[in-house]
Amino acid sequence: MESKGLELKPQPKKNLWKPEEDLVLKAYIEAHGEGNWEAVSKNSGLKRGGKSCRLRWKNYLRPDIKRGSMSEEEQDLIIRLHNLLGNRWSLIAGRLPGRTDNEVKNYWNTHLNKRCLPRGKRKSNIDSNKDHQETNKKSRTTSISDFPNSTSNAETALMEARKEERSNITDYRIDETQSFDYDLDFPIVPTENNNAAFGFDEEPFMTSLDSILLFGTEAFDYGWLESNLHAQWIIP
DNA sequence: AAGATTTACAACCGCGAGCGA
DNA sequence: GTCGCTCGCGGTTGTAAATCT
Repeated sequence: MESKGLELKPQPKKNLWKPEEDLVLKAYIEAHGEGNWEAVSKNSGLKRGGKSCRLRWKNYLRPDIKRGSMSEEEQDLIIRLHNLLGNRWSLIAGRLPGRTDNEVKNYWNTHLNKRCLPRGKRKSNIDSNKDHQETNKKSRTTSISDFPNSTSNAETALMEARKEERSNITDYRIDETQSFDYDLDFPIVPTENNNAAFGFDEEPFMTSLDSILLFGTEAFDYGWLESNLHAQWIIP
């Protein structure tokens, strides 16, 4: 049949990866290693761009990816970290072994966003996008993405960088008159001669102190901070 | 049972940073 | 200094699956 009037354009199908493409990509990366995604695109025979290959590997094919639903602990951790870090999905995902930034982001948008933001406070996608772009314009303190080699190396390097950053922060106290819970109304009050800025809303600042506030003594269990720092920072 | 609506998530897009030439 | 390339990040979109009416 002839189309009448406006010709209906074929709807662009989302270019989903086929199992055979996955096999090709996986085999190529196992043979040649990660990185140089343009070369992967050219040499693997896949009719995919480098970006697409990278994304597919990172979010789906990597052997250490953990599939399946989020545990209660993971959900709880995402909520806490999002309160602290905002939409820094790669940083949040870095704390969840086997989870990707894309997965965490999707999970937040489809599950947790509804649950966590109080009525009237939820942002539209457009608004959150604006926020994100503003955040990106601001200069960052060290982030885990600055150490892209591996998650564990990144963690170590990040902690080192944080040590350096916090070496200038010597004086603050925790306001014990306030209670706080999962909403993370951090009861930190800088002391009078403290010029350190804990701008949790404006610029996330992941320090060992944050670890304590987030995870309490679990921070030790996870090996995220050193006991001497705990003693030095919390106990006057 | 069937169509409409909602949900979940894989994939794409645009932007900015880093780096070498 | 700047240009081009690559990579990584976070927002957005498209679609399959699930749920509702």
